[in-house]
Amino acid sequence: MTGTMQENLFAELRAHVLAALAAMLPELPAEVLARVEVTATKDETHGDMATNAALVVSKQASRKPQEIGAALATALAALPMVDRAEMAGPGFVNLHLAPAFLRAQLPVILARGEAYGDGSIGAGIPVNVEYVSANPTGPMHVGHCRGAVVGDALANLLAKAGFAVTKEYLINDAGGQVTALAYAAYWRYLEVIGTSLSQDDYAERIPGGLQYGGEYLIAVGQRLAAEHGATLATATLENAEPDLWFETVRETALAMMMDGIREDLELLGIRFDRYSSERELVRQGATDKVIDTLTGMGLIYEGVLEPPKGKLPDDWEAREQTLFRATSFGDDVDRPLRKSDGSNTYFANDIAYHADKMARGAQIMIDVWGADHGGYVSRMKAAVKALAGNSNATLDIVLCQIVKVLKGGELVRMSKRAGTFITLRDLLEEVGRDAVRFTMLTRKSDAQMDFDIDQAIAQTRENPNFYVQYAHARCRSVLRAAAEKMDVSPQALLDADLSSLDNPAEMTLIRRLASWPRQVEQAAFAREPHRIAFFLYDLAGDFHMLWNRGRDDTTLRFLQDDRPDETRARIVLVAATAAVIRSGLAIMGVAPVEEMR
RNA sequence: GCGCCCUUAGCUCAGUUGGAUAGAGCAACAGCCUUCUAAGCUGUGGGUCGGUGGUUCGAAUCCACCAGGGCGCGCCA
Repeated sequence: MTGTMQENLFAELRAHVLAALAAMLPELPAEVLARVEVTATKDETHGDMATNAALVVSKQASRKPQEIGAALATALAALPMVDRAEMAGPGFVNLHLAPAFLRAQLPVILARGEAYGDGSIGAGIPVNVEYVSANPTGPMHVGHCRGAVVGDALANLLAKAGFAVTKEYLINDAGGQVTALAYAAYWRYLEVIGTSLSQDDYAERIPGGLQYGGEYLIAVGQRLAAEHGATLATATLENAEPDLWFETVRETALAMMMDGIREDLELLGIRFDRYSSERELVRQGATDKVIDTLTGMGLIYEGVLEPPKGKLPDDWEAREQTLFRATSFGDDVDRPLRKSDGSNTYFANDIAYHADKMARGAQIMIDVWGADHGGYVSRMKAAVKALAGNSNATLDIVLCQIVKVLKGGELVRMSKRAGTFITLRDLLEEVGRDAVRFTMLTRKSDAQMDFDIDQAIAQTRENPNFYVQYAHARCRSVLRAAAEKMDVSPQALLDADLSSLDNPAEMTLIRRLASWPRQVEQAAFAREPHRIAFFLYDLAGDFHMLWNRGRDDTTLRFLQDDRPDETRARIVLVAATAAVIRSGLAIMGVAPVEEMR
């Protein structure tokens, strides 16, 4: 042990770089120093880490970067953990670290376990991550699934980076879609109790037609019949008093749809800290209140929008509307808040909802949306900007692109009308929760994804989920075998002599492990949970590489009966690898496996 | 027509927010192998980062324009 418990070696070296810089060039402005980075090198011949410090400050210091770099290299070479430092290229300083310094990170990892990599950049700032928020009008499908997994992993990632995270779901239970749901459920009810109407007749008599024809509403009809008999029925729809049945049907349908969604989320391993109801917000007058607030700020007016350019919608006509001055905050056009019947647009309610999140203390709001909502990004950001004032509250929006499902090399067509869309439950049954979650995180969220079912369950290196789990299982296997002969608890391993860990493949693995805290920071900063999946894939690759070396060269195997000290050192390395893999999988919401079967 | 996202090896994709000679898997090619946990291993070849300009010490990354793909475009959420 070196005595340091510094987890993030990059941060540690960066502090040294800044100190050395300050000694040479005092009075550099903070915003210049902020750009100084210490990063891992791409090429191992460049050492372990590199800093761009000389390049970044050269202009301000009005000295040549290579001159500063050379001086910096000399200063850094004097540090105990630096074996060698040299100026390279246009002014980089490459740092070759003492192997003992890198190895010393292993007991830190053992001591921290899965908590290794927990960061402080979040500084306890309250972050609200809103995701899924699927309309409660039917079961979740694969499109929702990606947003669900990305949002959940992002929330976990931010929590690991030290933010105070709230996971939240907005139930869109206020709009016309829920009315349509009620009418659709009522039709199923009429079917159950018996009706002379045909489905087409029914569809003609209700506003908007029959929008949800899915069989999943039959259960709603059955429950209504069981609980209310025929008392909700009306002889003819013309003289029906919707008051008689509408509220009851809507409540029952909504509750059952939300129950189904909660079950689906549970199967995916997702639990929200809070469910908010749009209807409840409206009932409390939150929307009216926020519109009042904006009116007070002079940001609301009655006006007529320019018609959209290009081909007009066929029913377009100039009309005066209640508009929010979104253009004052970077949007392209001002946006309507009221429908012509006087009710609120979804946007108006969403402004109220975001105001509510801010009122509850959210400093950073993150919404995870489907790409089809991309057109709403700038208006929502504009609204938050208007309301945030000097509270510094911000809104980030993560868009998830379309997921196409492939099976047997064929695109699985998804169409609600044809009834062939894949539900989340179908996918979970076919692939399994962990493989679904892992696979959903193997692409940047704003890139389209082909979800290949065959690959997601394949037992080959092409399947990142398998490859990473396999690495973890191998670690656990080694530890089980070792446990028969020695104490492999973290406590018992903390004082192991690690000096025998000097093989290049071992050092590569150690470097990767030591970069985990920085990976967490970077991924959290970028709001990109997929980076965790790629990191784990690379880490698994390093480990498998080491394992495979042991095939040809038996002296590289982890367990060496005649060399207990080396064995202990390698057990430390294996245990640390397992801990970091678990740490990463925990962010992704994937359960590590102990053995492959 | 306008706005946003995307375009990187034959294929599927990364690329540490502007850093050094752009990486990985699959496929291809060449060897090895029947296992400390099996569902292989090692190595090689492969690139005008869609195109053209610009910004600067430095661009796959930022800006402008162009080409192709996706999404959206006043009372759907």
